[in-house]
Amino acid sequence: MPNAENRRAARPVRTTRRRPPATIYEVARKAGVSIATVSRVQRRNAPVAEATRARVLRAIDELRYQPSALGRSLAMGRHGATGIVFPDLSGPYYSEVILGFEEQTAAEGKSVLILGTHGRDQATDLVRDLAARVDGLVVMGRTIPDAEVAALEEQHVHVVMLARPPTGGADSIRTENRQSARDLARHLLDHGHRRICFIGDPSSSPDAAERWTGFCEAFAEAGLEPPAAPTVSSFRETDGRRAALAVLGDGEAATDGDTAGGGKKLRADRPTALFCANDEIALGAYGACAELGLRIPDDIAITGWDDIPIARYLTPPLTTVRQPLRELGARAARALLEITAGERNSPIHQVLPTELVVRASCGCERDEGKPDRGGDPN
Amino acid sequence: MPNAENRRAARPVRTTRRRPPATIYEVARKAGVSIATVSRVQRRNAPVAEATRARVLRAIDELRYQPSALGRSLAMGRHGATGIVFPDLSGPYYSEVILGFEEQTAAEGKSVLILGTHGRDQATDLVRDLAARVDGLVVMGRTIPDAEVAALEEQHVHVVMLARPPTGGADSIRTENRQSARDLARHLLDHGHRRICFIGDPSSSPDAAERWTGFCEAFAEAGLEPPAAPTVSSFRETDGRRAALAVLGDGEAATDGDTAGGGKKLRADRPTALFCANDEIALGAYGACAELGLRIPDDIAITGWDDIPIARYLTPPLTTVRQPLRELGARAARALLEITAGERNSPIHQVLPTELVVRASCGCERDEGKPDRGGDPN
DNA sequence: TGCCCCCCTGTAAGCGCTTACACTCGACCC
DNA sequence: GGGTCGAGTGTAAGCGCTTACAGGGGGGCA
Repeated sequence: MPNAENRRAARPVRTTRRRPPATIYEVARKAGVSIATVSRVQRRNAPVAEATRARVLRAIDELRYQPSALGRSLAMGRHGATGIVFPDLSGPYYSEVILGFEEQTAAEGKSVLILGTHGRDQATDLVRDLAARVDGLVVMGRTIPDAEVAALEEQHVHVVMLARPPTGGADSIRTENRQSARDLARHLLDHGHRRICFIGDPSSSPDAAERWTGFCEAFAEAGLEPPAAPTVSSFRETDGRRAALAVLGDGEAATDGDTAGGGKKLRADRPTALFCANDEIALGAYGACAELGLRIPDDIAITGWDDIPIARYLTPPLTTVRQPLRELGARAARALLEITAGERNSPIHQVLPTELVVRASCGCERDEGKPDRGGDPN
Repeated sequence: MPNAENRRAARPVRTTRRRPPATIYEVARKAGVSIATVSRVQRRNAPVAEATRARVLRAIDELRYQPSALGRSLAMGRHGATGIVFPDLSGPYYSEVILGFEEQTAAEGKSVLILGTHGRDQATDLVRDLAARVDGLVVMGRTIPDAEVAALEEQHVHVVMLARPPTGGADSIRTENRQSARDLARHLLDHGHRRICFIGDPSSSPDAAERWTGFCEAFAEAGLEPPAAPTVSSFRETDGRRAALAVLGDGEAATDGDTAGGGKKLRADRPTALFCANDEIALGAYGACAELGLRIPDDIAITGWDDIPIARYLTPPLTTVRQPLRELGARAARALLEITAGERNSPIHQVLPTELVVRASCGCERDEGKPDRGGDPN
């Protein structure tokens, strides 16, 4: 089948009910022009006589021709797509970030590929595969190791690090953690708390580590002894509850099945405040307190991090730190678009400010009558 | 540049710091074999001598060769990717569904493209573009019209409708609405409520329409007069609050700025229960009640729909209907994988069951001491 | 010893598109 | 009137890969 005229006829016979989508060849033949002209009409990057253009457009319309993104990308050497890699999608954190990312990217006419690693061990393979399909990639927190990121860059893929410290020549977009953590811890200290327990895992993510650092700094600044070591917990609610029970109760009854309302024993040296590394942990802590019969904030103060939508509907509303999630995603998108478009060569590193959101769970007086309705995070 | 040997040298000079990624040609040369053999080693679809294989693998490794998804897809005629189109990403609903979808699809080694229409008017263009990059597409509720879906199918793209009635030959995956709405409405009637107001917009989505239908049926079954027309509201919290204020208050003071606790006048003929089309609306209604000084459920009962995570942390916990969101996405993914793999030709239509989640906002007695911790939806 | 066959490998066409380059053809200028 | 120029169009190479087809060669069997 050497003849170009036969190209289409040479395709294997399809058993599908629909005929295959039209190609540029069919459009060209129908319009009586060469495929180059069809391409020019579509791409508008070279002059085409008005009459010719009209004929081509009509052919395109009649054949419902839609150019193959594959052929186009291959010829142009660009994918016209970017990807975002996140650890998980549950909880409002990632979906907000991705939303911001998607909005910006789609507005530029580029497609968005997503990939959740879900702690899978073949995560790097998946990411590598994804990298082969995009011009650039956003990599979030706990997904793949820095070494892998370096490998990606070597693969000629532009990378933006999100909620993660810079590596190599990659851009990075993060939110401020340390200062806010210090402020929040000081706020608790100002309330008179001294035994404050940090619940979270500083080794689990850069963000958590920085929060822990800021937390410690507040103690140093106040001329106090360093705080107790963190009570380790993942970012999940159930784990937060377990951790809170461990640090508050005397541990013998960590199992479920008991009714709430005080039946359990409390540790004598228990903390008077819990500094939770994120809101979900705080949520778990709320549950633990209910179980142990502790009132918030009278018996124990609790703070979170992220200001997830639930936070202001809790009883009492949760004092926390708001991150500009959507903005985070949008910035990452813009950074990626810039470098893939070649508008910038040197990496940029942005740290977005966060905002302390003081509600009632820290002990501040609040109008108890209604939930805090202030400031829709969007 | 006619010589195949020169292929690579003929590329335009790059100003970038990194050399372009290796191609199959370089691997072949380095290993001293033809590109076909390299391909065979990678694809494992034809016998290759062990010695040869080893040499090729070493070359691949040394060059850090990663096959171009573009070239491969073009040659194979498949994208190896699927897409999902959703209206928006805010709120837990869509992110959960997408999570389920992504998990299933990635597990099959396919990539996931996402596209939010955000009510943009060029949505159909974006979807058309997306369709040119995938083998199949999931289309959710309020995104593009049925006519456009038909056009997509003609474009040779497989389509699965999600939370949306079937069209043409497309698969469809939905959740049950009518029966559950009937059950929930009857539950409110059983509590003795007669003036129950439906808040939502039956014309805004198929789901909402079916909930309204079921709602009405409960009245008919109970031998009662049909309920009042719906109080129209979008699925957003702020709109739900506005709607609730309109139907409960006397309307003169719908503006903000007043303190809570009863300063406002109530309608004399106000409903005694609000049947909200989703949880976010219910959330708005909670706010409205706080503002009007109405106690839930004593002064007014409220129900939602979706069982978003917040629901069980509200005070009082919200009675609602749980949808298997993640499962919804996963099923859509499986359906799509089946048809794109050619394993199935005729469309399937699934309706997933929902579950009534009775908490306290409807008036049922609940343990007030702690939030309902039952049943993590995941 | 001769033949067949199967294992392995190379050759080259083809996927659908973009675009450099060549070419044609009037218009226009000196 | 010959030359120049630019607008408009076609030709064909090339993007990176898969795979049908065509050998080549060694082992097994008659």
